[in-house]
Amino acid sequence: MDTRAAIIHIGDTLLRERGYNAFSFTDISRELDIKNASVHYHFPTKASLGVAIISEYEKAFEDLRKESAGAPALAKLRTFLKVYIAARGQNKICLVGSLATDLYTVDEAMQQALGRLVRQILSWLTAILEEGRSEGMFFFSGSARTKALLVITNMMAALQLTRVTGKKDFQEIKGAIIADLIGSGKRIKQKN
Amino acid sequence: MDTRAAIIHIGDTLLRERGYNAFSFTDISRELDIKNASVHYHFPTKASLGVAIISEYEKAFEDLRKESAGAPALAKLRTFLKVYIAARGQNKICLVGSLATDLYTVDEAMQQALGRLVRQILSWLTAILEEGRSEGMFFFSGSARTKALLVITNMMAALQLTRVTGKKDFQEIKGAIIADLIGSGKRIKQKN
DNA sequence: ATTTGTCTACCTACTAATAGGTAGGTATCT
DNA sequence: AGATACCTACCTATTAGTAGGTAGACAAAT
Repeated sequence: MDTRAAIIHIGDTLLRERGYNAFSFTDISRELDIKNASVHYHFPTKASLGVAIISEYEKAFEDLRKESAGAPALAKLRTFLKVYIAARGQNKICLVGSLATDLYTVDEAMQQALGRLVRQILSWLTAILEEGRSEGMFFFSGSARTKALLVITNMMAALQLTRVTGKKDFQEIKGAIIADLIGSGKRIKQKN
Repeated sequence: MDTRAAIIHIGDTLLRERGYNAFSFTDISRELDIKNASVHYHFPTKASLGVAIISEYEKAFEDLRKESAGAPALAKLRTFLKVYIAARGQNKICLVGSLATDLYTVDEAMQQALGRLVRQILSWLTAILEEGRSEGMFFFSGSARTKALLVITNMMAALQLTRVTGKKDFQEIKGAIIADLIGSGKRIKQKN
Protein backbone atom coordinates (compact mmCIF):
# COMPACT_ATOMS: atom_id res chain seq x y z
CA MET A 1 0.00 0.00 0.00
CA ASP A 2 1.39 3.42 -0.85
CA THR A 3 2.04 5.90 1.91
CA ARG A 4 -0.51 8.43 0.79
CA ALA A 5 -3.31 5.89 0.89
CA ALA A 6 -2.06 4.60 4.24
CA ILE A 7 -2.16 8.10 5.70
CA ILE A 8 -5.74 8.55 4.53
CA HIS A 9 -6.68 5.21 6.01
CA ILE A 10 -5.11 5.89 9.40
CA GLY A 11 -6.49 9.42 9.41
CA ASP A 12 -9.96 8.07 8.73
CA THR A 13 -9.64 5.58 11.56
CA LEU A 14 -8.47 8.18 14.06
CA LEU A 15 -11.12 10.64 12.90
CA ARG A 16 -13.94 8.18 13.46
CA GLU A 17 -12.51 6.70 16.65
CA ARG A 18 -11.43 9.85 18.45
CA GLY A 19 -12.61 12.90 16.51
CA TYR A 20 -10.90 15.49 14.34
CA ASN A 21 -9.38 17.53 17.14
CA ALA A 22 -8.03 14.50 18.98
CA PHE A 23 -5.55 13.25 16.43
CA SER A 24 -2.33 14.73 15.12
CA PHE A 25 0.05 14.22 12.22
CA THR A 26 2.44 12.75 14.76
CA ASP A 27 -0.09 10.05 15.64
CA ILE A 28 -0.20 9.09 11.99
CA SER A 29 3.57 9.28 11.49
CA ARG A 30 4.18 7.04 14.50
CA GLU A 31 1.80 4.41 13.14
CA LEU A 32 3.66 4.40 9.82
CA ASP A 33 7.09 4.67 11.44
CA ILE A 34 7.98 7.82 9.55
CA LYS A 35 8.44 11.42 10.70
CA ASN A 36 5.68 13.97 11.04
CA ALA A 37 7.32 16.13 8.35
CA SER A 38 6.87 13.24 5.92
CA VAL A 39 3.16 13.26 6.51
CA HIS A 40 3.19 16.97 5.70
CA TYR A 41 4.93 16.08 2.46
CA HIS A 42 1.83 14.16 1.36
CA PHE A 43 -0.70 16.53 2.93
CA PRO A 44 0.59 20.06 3.53
CA THR A 45 -2.16 20.84 6.04
CA LYS A 46 -4.49 18.90 8.27
CA ALA A 47 -7.41 20.33 6.34
CA SER A 48 -5.99 18.94 3.09
CA LEU A 49 -5.92 15.50 4.69
CA GLY A 50 -9.44 16.02 5.93
CA VAL A 51 -10.68 16.88 2.46
CA ALA A 52 -8.90 13.82 1.04
CA ILE A 53 -10.58 11.56 3.60
CA ILE A 54 -14.00 12.97 2.79
CA SER A 55 -13.34 12.61 -0.95
CA GLU A 56 -12.49 8.97 -0.39
CA TYR A 57 -15.99 8.49 0.99
CA GLU A 58 -17.53 10.23 -1.98
CA LYS A 59 -15.76 7.71 -4.20
CA ALA A 60 -16.71 4.76 -2.02
CA PHE A 61 -20.40 5.68 -1.93
CA GLU A 62 -20.41 6.34 -5.66
CA ASP A 63 -18.96 2.85 -6.18
CA LEU A 64 -21.56 1.24 -3.93
CA ARG A 65 -24.32 3.00 -5.76
CA LYS A 66 -23.07 1.81 -9.12
CA GLU A 67 -22.39 -1.75 -7.97
CA SER A 68 -25.87 -2.19 -6.58
CA ALA A 69 -27.58 -0.42 -9.46
CA GLY A 70 -29.39 -3.48 -10.78
CA ALA A 71 -30.41 -4.96 -7.44
CA PRO A 72 -33.87 -4.75 -5.83
CA ALA A 73 -34.51 -1.91 -3.43
CA LEU A 74 -34.23 -4.08 -0.33
CA ALA A 75 -30.81 -5.32 -1.41
CA LYS A 76 -29.74 -1.74 -2.06
CA LEU A 77 -30.93 -0.77 1.39
CA ARG A 78 -28.93 -3.58 2.92
CA THR A 79 -25.86 -2.46 1.00
CA PHE A 80 -26.40 1.00 2.37
CA LEU A 81 -26.84 -0.20 5.95
CA LYS A 82 -23.74 -2.39 5.72
CA VAL A 83 -21.62 0.74 5.77
CA TYR A 84 -22.89 1.49 9.27
CA ILE A 85 -22.84 -2.13 10.38
CA ALA A 86 -19.17 -2.33 9.44
CA ALA A 87 -18.46 0.84 11.41
CA ARG A 88 -20.27 -0.53 14.45
CA GLY A 89 -18.17 -3.70 14.23
CA GLN A 90 -15.03 -1.59 14.56
CA ASN A 91 -16.48 0.70 17.21
CA LYS A 92 -16.12 3.64 14.87
CA ILE A 93 -18.74 6.27 14.30
CA CYS A 94 -19.77 7.68 10.96
CA LEU A 95 -17.64 10.32 9.27
CA VAL A 96 -20.51 12.75 8.96
CA GLY A 97 -21.35 12.49 12.64
CA SER A 98 -17.77 12.93 13.68
CA LEU A 99 -17.19 15.99 11.53
CA ALA A 100 -20.58 17.56 12.23
CA THR A 101 -19.61 17.70 15.90
CA ASP A 102 -16.42 19.59 15.14
CA LEU A 103 -17.84 21.39 12.11
CA TYR A 104 -17.10 24.93 13.24
CA THR A 105 -13.51 24.13 14.10
CA VAL A 106 -12.56 22.91 10.64
CA ASP A 107 -11.54 24.60 7.43
CA GLU A 108 -14.18 25.83 5.04
CA ALA A 109 -12.93 23.49 2.34
CA MET A 110 -13.70 20.58 4.64
CA GLN A 111 -17.14 21.92 5.44
CA GLN A 112 -17.91 22.16 1.75
CA ALA A 113 -16.60 18.67 1.03
CA LEU A 114 -18.74 17.35 3.86
CA GLY A 115 -21.77 19.12 2.41
CA ARG A 116 -21.21 17.37 -0.91
CA LEU A 117 -20.88 13.99 0.77
CA VAL A 118 -24.06 14.46 2.79
CA ARG A 119 -26.05 15.47 -0.27
CA GLN A 120 -24.72 12.46 -2.13
CA ILE A 121 -25.63 9.99 0.63
CA LEU A 122 -29.02 11.56 1.14
CA SER A 123 -29.87 11.48 -2.54
CA TRP A 124 -28.83 7.84 -2.85
CA LEU A 125 -30.93 6.72 0.10
CA THR A 126 -33.86 8.84 -1.06
CA ALA A 127 -33.73 7.08 -4.43
CA ILE A 128 -33.57 3.65 -2.79
CA LEU A 129 -36.61 4.40 -0.65
CA GLU A 130 -38.60 5.90 -3.49
CA GLU A 131 -37.83 2.91 -5.67
CA GLY A 132 -38.73 0.47 -2.90
CA ARG A 133 -42.03 2.17 -2.34
CA SER A 134 -43.04 2.15 -5.98
CA GLU A 135 -42.04 -1.52 -6.17
CA GLY A 136 -44.40 -2.20 -3.28
CA MET A 137 -41.49 -3.40 -1.18
CA PHE A 138 -41.31 -0.49 1.29
CA PHE A 139 -44.15 1.23 3.07
CA PHE A 140 -43.89 4.69 4.53
CA SER A 141 -45.81 7.94 4.48
CA GLY A 142 -44.46 11.35 3.60
CA SER A 143 -41.68 12.14 1.17
CA ALA A 144 -38.89 9.69 0.48
CA ARG A 145 -36.38 12.38 1.36
CA THR A 146 -37.89 12.89 4.79
CA LYS A 147 -37.86 9.15 5.38
CA ALA A 148 -34.23 9.12 4.26
CA LEU A 149 -33.45 11.82 6.82
CA LEU A 150 -35.05 9.65 9.49
CA VAL A 151 -33.14 6.52 8.51
CA ILE A 152 -29.80 8.32 8.21
CA THR A 153 -30.19 10.03 11.57
CA ASN A 154 -31.10 6.70 13.14
CA MET A 155 -27.95 5.06 11.83
CA MET A 156 -25.65 8.02 12.47
CA ALA A 157 -26.61 8.44 16.07
CA ALA A 158 -26.95 4.70 16.65
CA LEU A 159 -23.20 4.44 16.16
CA GLN A 160 -22.66 7.15 18.74
CA LEU A 161 -25.31 6.23 21.29
CA THR A 162 -24.54 2.52 21.35
CA ARG A 163 -20.95 3.27 22.28
CA VAL A 164 -22.55 4.09 25.61
CA THR A 165 -25.49 1.69 25.77
CA GLY A 166 -23.94 -1.34 24.09
CA LYS A 167 -23.81 -3.02 20.70
CA LYS A 168 -27.05 -4.93 21.22
CA ASP A 169 -28.99 -1.69 20.91
CA PHE A 170 -27.44 -1.12 17.51
CA GLN A 171 -28.94 -4.39 16.28
CA GLU A 172 -32.22 -3.35 17.82
CA ILE A 173 -32.26 -0.08 15.91
CA LYS A 174 -31.17 -1.66 12.65
CA GLY A 175 -33.85 -4.33 12.94
CA ALA A 176 -36.54 -1.80 13.73
CA ILE A 177 -35.67 0.34 10.70
CA ILE A 178 -36.01 -2.58 8.31
CA ALA A 179 -39.14 -3.93 9.98
CA ASP A 180 -40.73 -0.49 9.77
CA LEU A 181 -39.89 -0.09 6.09
CA ILE A 182 -41.02 -3.48 4.86
CA GLY A 183 -44.13 -3.12 6.98
CA SER A 184 -43.75 -6.41 8.80
CA GLY A 185 -46.43 -5.08 11.11
CA LYS A 186 -48.87 -5.32 8.19
CA ARG A 187 -49.79 -1.71 7.98
CA ILE A 188 -52.51 -0.26 5.85
CA LYS A 189 -51.58 2.58 3.57
CA GLN A 190 -53.20 5.78 4.65
CA LYS A 191 -55.37 8.19 2.70
CA ASN A 192 -53.41 11.30 1.50
CA MET B 1 -24.55 34.55 38.39
CA ASP B 2 -21.74 32.95 40.35
CA THR B 3 -18.52 32.11 38.57
CA ARG B 4 -18.77 28.38 38.98
CA ALA B 5 -22.16 28.28 37.30
CA ALA B 6 -20.91 30.63 34.59
CA ILE B 7 -17.97 28.33 33.86
CA ILE B 8 -20.30 25.36 33.54
CA HIS B 9 -22.54 27.34 31.23
CA ILE B 10 -19.75 28.52 28.97
CA GLY B 11 -18.16 25.07 29.02
CA ASP B 12 -21.44 23.53 27.96
CA THR B 13 -21.81 26.01 25.14
CA LEU B 14 -18.30 25.40 23.83
CA LEU B 15 -18.70 21.65 24.22
CA ARG B 16 -21.84 21.57 22.14
CA GLU B 17 -20.71 24.15 19.62
CA ARG B 18 -17.17 22.96 18.97
CA GLY B 19 -16.56 19.65 20.75
CA TYR B 20 -14.67 18.63 23.85
CA ASN B 21 -11.20 18.70 22.33
CA ALA B 22 -11.72 22.07 20.69
CA PHE B 23 -12.10 24.23 23.77
CA SER B 24 -9.68 25.14 26.53
CA PHE B 25 -9.78 26.65 30.00
CA THR B 26 -8.30 29.76 28.45
CA ASP B 27 -11.31 30.07 26.14
CA ILE B 28 -13.54 30.06 29.20
CA SER B 29 -11.35 32.44 31.19
CA ARG B 30 -11.27 34.95 28.35
CA GLU B 31 -15.05 34.94 28.13
CA LEU B 32 -15.32 35.66 31.86
CA ASP B 33 -12.41 38.11 31.83
CA ILE B 34 -10.50 36.17 34.47
CA LYS B 35 -7.27 34.14 34.27
CA ASN B 36 -7.05 30.51 33.27
CA ALA B 37 -5.69 29.63 36.73
CA SER B 38 -8.93 30.94 38.23
CA VAL B 39 -10.91 28.48 36.19
CA HIS B 40 -8.67 25.76 37.59
CA TYR B 41 -9.57 27.02 41.06
CA HIS B 42 -13.20 26.04 40.45
CA PHE B 43 -12.45 22.92 38.43
CA PRO B 44 -9.03 21.41 39.03
CA THR B 45 -9.09 19.40 35.80
CA LYS B 46 -10.90 19.56 32.51
CA ALA B 47 -12.49 16.21 33.31
CA SER B 48 -13.92 17.59 36.54
CA LEU B 49 -15.58 20.35 34.54
CA GLY B 50 -16.82 17.78 32.08
CA VAL B 51 -18.41 15.73 34.85
CA ALA B 52 -20.02 18.87 36.31
CA ILE B 53 -21.51 19.76 32.92
CA ILE B 54 -22.95 16.27 32.52
CA SER B 55 -24.35 16.35 36.08
CA GLU B 56 -26.08 19.61 35.29
CA TYR B 57 -27.97 17.80 32.55
CA GLU B 58 -28.92 14.99 34.90
CA LYS B 59 -30.45 17.59 37.18
CA ALA B 60 -32.18 19.42 34.32
CA PHE B 61 -33.74 16.26 32.90
CA GLU B 62 -34.81 15.16 36.36
CA ASP B 63 -36.53 18.53 36.81
CA LEU B 64 -38.28 18.29 33.46
CA ARG B 65 -39.49 14.82 34.28
CA LYS B 66 -40.90 15.95 37.59
CA GLU B 67 -42.46 19.13 36.22
CA SER B 68 -44.29 17.30 33.48
CA ALA B 69 -45.30 14.38 35.69
CA GLY B 70 -49.01 15.07 35.61
CA ALA B 71 -49.30 16.01 31.94
CA PRO B 72 -50.59 13.79 29.13
CA ALA B 73 -48.05 11.74 27.21
CA LEU B 74 -48.11 14.01 24.16
CA ALA B 75 -47.33 17.04 26.31
CA LYS B 76 -44.50 15.12 27.95
CA LEU B 77 -43.16 14.22 24.54
CA ARG B 78 -43.25 17.84 23.49
CA THR B 79 -41.41 18.82 26.65
CA PHE B 80 -38.80 16.24 25.80
CA LEU B 81 -38.44 17.39 22.20
CA LYS B 82 -38.17 21.02 23.27
CA VAL B 83 -34.71 20.26 24.63
CA TYR B 84 -33.56 19.47 21.12
CA ILE B 85 -35.55 22.26 19.51
CA ALA B 86 -33.83 24.75 21.81
CA ALA B 87 -30.44 23.32 20.89
CA ARG B 88 -31.23 23.57 17.19
CA GLY B 89 -32.21 27.20 17.69
CA GLN B 90 -28.75 27.93 19.03
CA ASN B 91 -26.98 25.79 16.46
CA LYS B 92 -25.68 23.55 19.20
CA ILE B 93 -25.72 19.78 19.11
CA CYS B 94 -26.73 17.50 21.94
CA LEU B 95 -24.34 16.80 24.79
CA VAL B 96 -24.54 13.07 24.32
CA GLY B 97 -23.73 13.29 20.64
CA SER B 98 -20.84 15.62 21.23
CA LEU B 99 -19.26 13.47 23.93
CA ALA B 100 -19.94 10.17 22.19
CA THR B 101 -17.78 11.36 19.31
CA ASP B 102 -14.85 12.07 21.62
CA LEU B 103 -15.71 9.29 24.08
CA TYR B 104 -12.39 7.48 23.99
CA THR B 105 -10.41 10.67 24.52
CA VAL B 106 -12.06 11.59 27.81
CA ASP B 107 -11.60 10.54 31.38
CA GLU B 108 -13.34 7.44 32.67
CA ALA B 109 -15.28 9.49 35.22
CA MET B 110 -16.80 11.42 32.33
CA GLN B 111 -17.63 8.25 30.45
CA GLN B 112 -19.45 6.92 33.49
CA ALA B 113 -21.33 10.17 34.05
CA LEU B 114 -22.38 10.12 30.41
CA GLY B 115 -23.59 6.56 30.80
CA ARG B 116 -25.80 7.59 33.69
CA LEU B 117 -27.23 10.52 31.72
CA VAL B 118 -28.00 8.37 28.71
CA ARG B 119 -29.76 5.73 30.81
CA GLN B 120 -31.79 8.46 32.50
CA ILE B 121 -32.90 10.08 29.24
CA LEU B 122 -33.67 6.75 27.67
CA SER B 123 -35.75 5.59 30.61
CA TRP B 124 -37.73 8.81 30.69
CA LEU B 125 -38.55 8.69 26.99
CA THR B 126 -39.36 4.99 27.21
CA ALA B 127 -41.84 5.74 29.99
CA ILE B 128 -43.43 8.56 27.98
CA LEU B 129 -43.89 6.32 24.96
CA GLU B 130 -45.23 3.40 26.96
CA GLU B 131 -47.68 5.67 28.72
CA GLY B 132 -48.77 7.25 25.45
CA ARG B 133 -49.38 3.90 23.89
CA SER B 134 -51.50 2.58 26.75
CA GLU B 135 -53.46 5.84 26.70
CA GLY B 136 -54.20 5.20 23.02
CA MET B 137 -52.39 8.42 22.12
CA PHE B 138 -49.31 6.90 20.47
CA PHE B 139 -49.11 4.05 18.02
CA PHE B 140 -46.00 2.01 17.41
CA SER B 141 -44.95 -1.60 17.21
CA GLY B 142 -42.16 -3.25 19.16
CA SER B 143 -40.94 -2.31 22.59
CA ALA B 144 -41.20 1.22 23.93
CA ARG B 145 -37.48 1.17 24.64
CA THR B 146 -36.66 0.36 21.02
CA LYS B 147 -38.96 3.15 19.87
CA ALA B 148 -37.22 5.45 22.34
CA LEU B 149 -33.87 4.52 20.82
CA LEU B 150 -35.24 5.42 17.40
CA VAL B 151 -36.61 8.77 18.52
CA ILE B 152 -33.49 9.73 20.43
CA THR B 153 -31.19 8.83 17.57
CA ASN B 154 -33.38 10.83 15.22
CA MET B 155 -33.13 13.92 17.38
CA MET B 156 -29.45 13.53 18.27
CA ALA B 157 -28.29 13.18 14.71
CA ALA B 158 -30.82 15.68 13.41
CA LEU B 159 -28.93 18.35 15.32
CA GLN B 160 -25.70 17.25 13.70
CA LEU B 161 -26.89 16.54 10.18
CA THR B 162 -28.94 19.69 9.79
CA ARG B 163 -25.88 21.79 10.55
CA VAL B 164 -24.93 20.68 7.05
CA THR B 165 -28.29 20.40 5.28
CA GLY B 166 -30.11 23.30 6.91
CA LYS B 167 -32.56 24.02 9.71
CA LYS B 168 -35.60 23.24 7.59
CA ASP B 169 -34.68 19.57 7.65
CA PHE B 170 -34.74 19.62 11.43
CA GLN B 171 -38.38 20.71 11.36
CA GLU B 172 -39.04 18.00 8.82
CA ILE B 173 -37.60 15.32 11.09
CA LYS B 174 -39.34 16.62 14.18
CA GLY B 175 -42.68 16.74 12.38
CA ALA B 176 -42.25 13.23 11.02
CA ILE B 177 -41.49 11.78 14.45
CA ILE B 178 -44.66 13.21 15.96
CA ALA B 179 -46.82 12.32 12.97
CA ASP B 180 -45.50 8.77 13.10
CA LEU B 181 -46.21 8.43 16.80
CA ILE B 182 -49.71 9.85 16.88
CA GLY B 183 -50.50 7.81 13.79
CA SER B 184 -51.78 10.75 11.76
CA GLY B 185 -51.63 8.36 8.82
CA LYS B 186 -54.44 6.35 10.46
CA ARG B 187 -52.59 3.12 10.85
CA ILE B 188 -54.12 -0.11 11.99
CA LYS B 189 -52.50 -1.84 14.88
CA GLN B 190 -50.86 -5.03 13.81
CA LYS B 191 -51.30 -8.55 15.14
CA ASN B 192 -48.51 -9.54 17.58
C1' DA C 1 28.42 3.94 -20.61
C1' DT C 2 28.53 7.55 -17.92
C1' DT C 3 27.43 11.86 -16.44
C1' DT C 4 23.75 15.22 -15.57
C1' DG C 5 19.49 16.87 -13.93
C1' DT C 6 15.07 16.18 -12.01
C1' DC C 7 11.69 13.98 -9.14
C1' DT C 8 10.02 11.38 -5.21
C1' DA C 9 9.87 10.41 -0.61
C1' DC C 10 11.81 10.74 3.00
C1' DC C 11 14.98 13.02 6.75
C1' DT C 12 16.86 16.45 10.74
C1' DA C 13 16.00 20.29 13.14
C1' DC C 14 13.43 23.83 14.14
C1' DT C 15 9.42 27.37 15.17
C1' DA C 16 5.50 29.86 17.46
C1' DA C 17 1.40 28.92 19.68
C1' DT C 18 -1.37 26.60 22.74
C1' DA C 19 -2.59 22.91 25.83
C1' DG C 20 -3.61 21.40 30.74
C1' DG C 21 -1.92 22.21 35.04
C1' DT C 22 0.76 24.00 39.39
C1' DA C 23 3.04 26.89 43.14
C1' DG C 24 2.54 30.38 45.76
C1' DG C 25 0.96 35.16 46.65
C1' DT C 26 -2.92 38.71 47.66
C1' DA C 27 -7.28 41.19 48.56
C1' DT C 28 -11.71 40.78 50.63
C1' DC C 29 -15.24 39.14 53.59
C1' DT C 30 -16.93 36.88 57.75
C1' DA D 1 -7.86 33.82 61.65
C1' DG D 2 -9.55 31.45 58.09
C1' DA D 3 -11.94 30.79 53.95
C1' DT D 4 -12.96 32.39 49.29
C1' DA D 5 -11.81 33.82 44.88
C1' DC D 6 -8.91 35.59 42.47
C1' DC D 7 -3.89 36.78 40.81
C1' DT D 8 1.25 36.37 38.68
C1' DA D 9 4.38 33.49 36.95
C1' DC D 10 5.68 29.47 35.62
C1' DC D 11 6.08 24.33 33.75
C1' DT D 12 6.15 20.51 30.45
C1' DA D 13 4.10 18.45 26.51
C1' DT D 14 2.08 18.79 22.25
C1' DT D 15 0.29 21.06 18.24
C1' DA D 16 0.44 22.32 13.15
C1' DG D 17 3.69 23.66 10.21
C1' DT D 18 8.40 25.04 7.85
C1' DA D 19 13.28 25.22 6.03
C1' DG D 20 16.43 22.92 4.02
C1' DG D 21 19.05 18.66 3.23
C1' DT D 22 19.64 13.73 1.24
C1' DA D 23 19.37 9.04 -0.86
C1' DG D 24 17.76 6.67 -4.58
C1' DA D 25 15.26 6.05 -9.07
C1' DC D 26 15.02 7.23 -13.71
C1' DA D 27 15.70 9.52 -18.14
C1' DA D 28 18.09 12.38 -21.39
C1' DA D 29 22.45 14.25 -23.11
C1' DT D 30 27.32 13.65 -23.68
